[in-house]
Amino acid sequence: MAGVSPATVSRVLNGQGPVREATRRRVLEAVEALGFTPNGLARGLAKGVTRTIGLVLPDIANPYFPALARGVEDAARAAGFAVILGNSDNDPEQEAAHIRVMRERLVDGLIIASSGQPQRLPALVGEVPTVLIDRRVEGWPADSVSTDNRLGGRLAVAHLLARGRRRIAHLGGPAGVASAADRALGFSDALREAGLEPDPRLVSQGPFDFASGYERTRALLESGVDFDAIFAANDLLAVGAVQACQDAGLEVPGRVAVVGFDDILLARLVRPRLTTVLQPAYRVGALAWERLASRIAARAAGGGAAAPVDVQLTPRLVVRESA
Amino acid sequence: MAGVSPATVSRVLNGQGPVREATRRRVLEAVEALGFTPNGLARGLAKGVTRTIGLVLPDIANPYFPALARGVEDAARAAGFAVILGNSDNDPEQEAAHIRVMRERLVDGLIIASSGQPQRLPALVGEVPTVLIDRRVEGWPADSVSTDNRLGGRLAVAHLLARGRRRIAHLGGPAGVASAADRALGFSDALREAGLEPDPRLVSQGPFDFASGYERTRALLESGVDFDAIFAANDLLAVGAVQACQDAGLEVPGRVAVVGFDDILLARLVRPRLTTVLQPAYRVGALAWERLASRIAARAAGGGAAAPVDVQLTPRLVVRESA
DNA sequence: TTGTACGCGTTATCAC
DNA sequence: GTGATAACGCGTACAA
Repeated sequence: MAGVSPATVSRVLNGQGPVREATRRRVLEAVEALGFTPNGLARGLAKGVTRTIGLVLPDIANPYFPALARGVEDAARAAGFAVILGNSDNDPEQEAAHIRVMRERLVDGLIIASSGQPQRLPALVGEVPTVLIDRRVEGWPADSVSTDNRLGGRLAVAHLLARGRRRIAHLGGPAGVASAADRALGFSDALREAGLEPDPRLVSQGPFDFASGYERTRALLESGVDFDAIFAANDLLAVGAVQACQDAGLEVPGRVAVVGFDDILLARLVRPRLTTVLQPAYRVGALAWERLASRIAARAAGGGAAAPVDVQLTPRLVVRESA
Repeated sequence: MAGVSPATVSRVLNGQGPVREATRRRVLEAVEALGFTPNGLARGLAKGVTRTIGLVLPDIANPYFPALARGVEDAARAAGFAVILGNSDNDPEQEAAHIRVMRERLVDGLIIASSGQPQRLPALVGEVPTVLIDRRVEGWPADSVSTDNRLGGRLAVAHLLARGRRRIAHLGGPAGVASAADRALGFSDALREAGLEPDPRLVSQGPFDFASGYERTRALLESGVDFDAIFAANDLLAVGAVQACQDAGLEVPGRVAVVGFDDILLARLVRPRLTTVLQPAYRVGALAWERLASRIAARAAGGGAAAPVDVQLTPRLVVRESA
């Protein structure tokens, strides 16, 4: 329609190479008139770049992740990248399946909030630039961004100890999840620093949800083992714990104090308001994109593999009413 | 490596055409040994199909949408489709930008929880099979799945009326959002059925978030206009309203009763527990995929445009403590 | 049953 | 400043 070759159209649309202003305008008019849109697949095939990344999360329905997802989506979009979303349910098989699917679509990069066996990840990911969230894999040069979960656990338990609590229970996350394990370590750290020994009967592992928090607290109550505080590995568990205590007639925080982790919206809205450890989810997402973007850029520039960067955010204790 | 032509590899991988069992095995072994993965872009270019869909939502961080997103992701993945996610913030420009980006990537279909001017959508979407969530566009043969928002609003207000409330306020959603408008209609319906006239001073519009609910309720309180109940267009608004009432020393539900909309997790966890209208978010997502899948299949089969299907889910009132 | 050759819609490298 | 033309990696008639 503009009376030019495909090559010229390409040059106009990409702003590459010299094009006479007059032809340039003719082409743009034709593009407009035809509503022409370049075929991204063909472009990707020719350039080896898709401007698309993959984001795999345990579960977007878990209140911690939507903010994180927005963080990466906002930042990625600003840079002209689209994001493919996958939920793994903390299942290594699903995680692997998502990664495969994304690689087939030739994503330029991957952001993974991993769960299971990290040893499998390097092979799955291959040469694709990758940023890990809440997990590092020793000996694998991938970037990571995470909050210092161990410190967060220490903060939470130290607060409880400072309030005079001595028999502190821990509602842990799922077995094999790194962030959960680190929070449990922080729990033990704080106790030992105070000269106390963790009581294994007061520690449990399980899914990161409300029902699990409720059930495990009830079980604790029924076990008869004495405790005067609970550190839950996330806010959902904490809210479940509060509920279970209240239903059993135990006042919170009077009889048992509760501290959560994450500081999701919910923490501010329940009564008593939840004391918790703030993790800046949106920022984690945005920073993960930032790391990934620089990896992608380096790769495009043919740069060799730079040393991995571990961004570690500092958690902050938010004292409200539950402890 | 298997000593065969590319064509044969293709036949093996796609299960098309005849292949001798022996060659078939040789090929599969080579594929395994090399870790070969077909290039999805090239495949898409050749077949005109990407097995990828786009999902555009107002805001994944709004608690109603994560469950919906999981509904579509789970269902789509089961069918071998990946999903690209986009947040529009109820901004027509962002929405349009997402749709363009997705079309460039040749998505096979689109699921859109739209906000603004629906008139623009047909042009933006073009020939791409599309399912609308919570909105129909007259004269545009696109499928839609939604809950009956008007009925939901009626249910909520009828409950308030049955409890003896007469001066009912309405915290509406953003102007121009169809679901919000329908809930407001339901509000008026119920009032008129009871022989009451809505008081414009008790009705407002605004964003679907906690802060807005809190602020607008406070403004209501300060205006001095009397009211004994609030119907909020979503749960976040409702929780904000409850908070504002409590902070002003008004007991909920004694002095003012509050009903929300959506039944997000939060509704069950605040005190008093929120009475609300349940909208099955996960199912909406799954059904939206189902509609889209059949459109995509019909298109692949070369079928003409069938009449649009509007799936309408029935909302249900969940009575808890706030009303 | 298998291989050859073309087309899918771009970009990049050359000529001109 | 512009146009041929060869990749990019697949699917698929068609020939063998």
